[in-house]
Amino acid sequence: MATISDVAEKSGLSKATVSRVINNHPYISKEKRELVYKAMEELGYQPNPSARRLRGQLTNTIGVIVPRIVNPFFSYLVDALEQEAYDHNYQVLMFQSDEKKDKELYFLNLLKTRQVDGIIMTSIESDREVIESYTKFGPILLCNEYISQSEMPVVRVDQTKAAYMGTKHLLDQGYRNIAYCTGGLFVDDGKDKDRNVGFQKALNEYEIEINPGWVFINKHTIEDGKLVMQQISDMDYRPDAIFTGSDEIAAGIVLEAKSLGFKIPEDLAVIGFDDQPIAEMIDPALSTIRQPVKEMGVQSVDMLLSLLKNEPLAERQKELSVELVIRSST
Amino acid sequence: MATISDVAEKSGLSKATVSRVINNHPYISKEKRELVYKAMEELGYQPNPSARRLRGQLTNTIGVIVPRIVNPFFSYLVDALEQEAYDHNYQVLMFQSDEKKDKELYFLNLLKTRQVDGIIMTSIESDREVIESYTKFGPILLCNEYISQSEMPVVRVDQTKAAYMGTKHLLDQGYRNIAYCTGGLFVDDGKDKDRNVGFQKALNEYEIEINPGWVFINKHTIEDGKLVMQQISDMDYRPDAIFTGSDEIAAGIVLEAKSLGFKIPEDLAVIGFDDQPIAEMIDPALSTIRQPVKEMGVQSVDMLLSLLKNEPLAERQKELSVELVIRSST
DNA sequence: GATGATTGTGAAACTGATTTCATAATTAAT
DNA sequence: ATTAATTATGAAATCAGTTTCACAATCATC
Repeated sequence: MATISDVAEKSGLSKATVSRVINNHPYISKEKRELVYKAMEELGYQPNPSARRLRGQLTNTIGVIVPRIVNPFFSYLVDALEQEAYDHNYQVLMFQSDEKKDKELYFLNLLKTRQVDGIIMTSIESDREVIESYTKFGPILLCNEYISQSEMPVVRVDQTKAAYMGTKHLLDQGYRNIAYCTGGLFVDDGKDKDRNVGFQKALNEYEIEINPGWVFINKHTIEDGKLVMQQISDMDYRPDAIFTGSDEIAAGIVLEAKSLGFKIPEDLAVIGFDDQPIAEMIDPALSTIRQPVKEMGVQSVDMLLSLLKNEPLAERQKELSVELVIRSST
Repeated sequence: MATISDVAEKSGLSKATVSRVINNHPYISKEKRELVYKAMEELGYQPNPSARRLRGQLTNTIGVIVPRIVNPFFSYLVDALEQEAYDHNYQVLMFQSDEKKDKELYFLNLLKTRQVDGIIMTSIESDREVIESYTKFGPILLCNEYISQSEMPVVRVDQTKAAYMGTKHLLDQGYRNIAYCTGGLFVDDGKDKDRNVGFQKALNEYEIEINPGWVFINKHTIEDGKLVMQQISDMDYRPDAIFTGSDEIAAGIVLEAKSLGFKIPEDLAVIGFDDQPIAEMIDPALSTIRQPVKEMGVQSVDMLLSLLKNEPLAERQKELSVELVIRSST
């Protein structure tokens, strides 16, 4: 590969001048500029990012942490992030935390050594203080997941409202015995906590108490959903509707319900979350709460890039709105 | 961040010695070694990858090109690749080619500037010569997709056999009017070509001719599958079975067939490819050809790492075997 | 005891860029 | 016409590592 010295030699100029041309510095005569461009062209020159990085420049690489890429919600999110990054000439270093603290920390460390310019976290495992302590090495943006009370920049949806909308919809449809199934722990911080609030708020309006036996926590996969349905099936007193934390769980519930002989939504109404492709694929199609995944990705990258350029932000905590999608499962 | 000079100073030794300790060079006394470790520990020192990279060392980063991460086959593949990479202390720079040549080339260029040590390509857009020309900058491994007649290292499945198995299964079940639906072009190179061969081979054994009107090319998504089914529905003379290039297309066909009032497999038998989660989710569940995705990811990373270390390879072209999974759609 | 090989260490060069500092050549202002 | 400001360029320092080269010190061999 040609180096900046080669370009300097070929153009009969110094490395300094070449560097200035590359970086669009002022005070360079038009002729020399042309000379440099010509030499770069002929040599097929490309600046070495490692050398730039070393000199303290940015690397055009952002890190993205996801819990697991096989989860469609996250693969769609990463898709949006990668595309928006590419459009701004950035590359994406993708990393799966697998919901483990040590993996997450390993990746955050890349910020220290300037392997990435900034990081977008779509999930959070470590404690708030730990994550905030890394912000001194570079910008960290929370996307989708977030930490209550934190000042960190974040792009998220209004989960309280989302959960409220979903639950309200079930209540409006006449369901009164509503179960609740969440990905986190019921007392969790951030996203899940906000959802809980929305869920409870809707119930309060109808003066309904939560039935603790109908609360399922830490559920994520289709398989989890099937297990939930089995538990419900075994109950003496069953709910007539269930609010779930993702379309995958909802799908698992629907699938298992069918094979157990329950009718959806007559015996059990099910509402999903996310609006993934799967929601339309199963029968009956899932009512769900659509998350603006594409927009979340775009906004996240844009905000991170602004942070990198030290541009003033209109708002450090951006909230996107969700949409209730009514299909046949409720 | 502490630098190697800080460690040198703290330990009272030279940078050279510290570097030797870090890189496990021979001929260093035990005492000095201890001194260095102690200093590194106290300073929380971590070597700067950019500086190492610049000096011509490896970066512990591999690039992965996928056409589109939202395609479950590829998100499962990336999942496997990322995990195996992590286990060997490597990071993954993920990139979507979006099936576009220019994007692919953009990414291959990272090899030139040593941004990545090597690249795993799970899809191929450019011509063979172009891709091979990049191998002089670092190892490129083909995974899943491959180029006929090329010497490039590859991890793949025997697509000819896979397609043969699938088609044979349809024939054995008594179907004789078999349509064919592929992701590539029917005359394509590599993977798709091999599948065509297997498909034709099975037909030949039963002395059946291909019906050109029943060949669908360049189909990828669920949506594509639905469109294919609509076309079939409009035909005067319809096939009684269809071999597809992916479970997604197969799912689209099944979904649309149901809403058009066709019975699967009575009116039309459908066999998928990949064995993605979706195959078990739809009703009727898809018969399909299972690809060993996890193993492909593991083997690919292992082989690339061997190439990076210049280790001799048992085989540069590794072939994994597939498995016929019979469910209800055939 | 001289010679050669092995072991152990540091100074300095090197990787490929950017930036500081110095300086020359114009242009503008007094 | 002299001084000051602006424009334009290059030499050398710098970033944080690794590697080469030189040189001791220790050990083994004849």
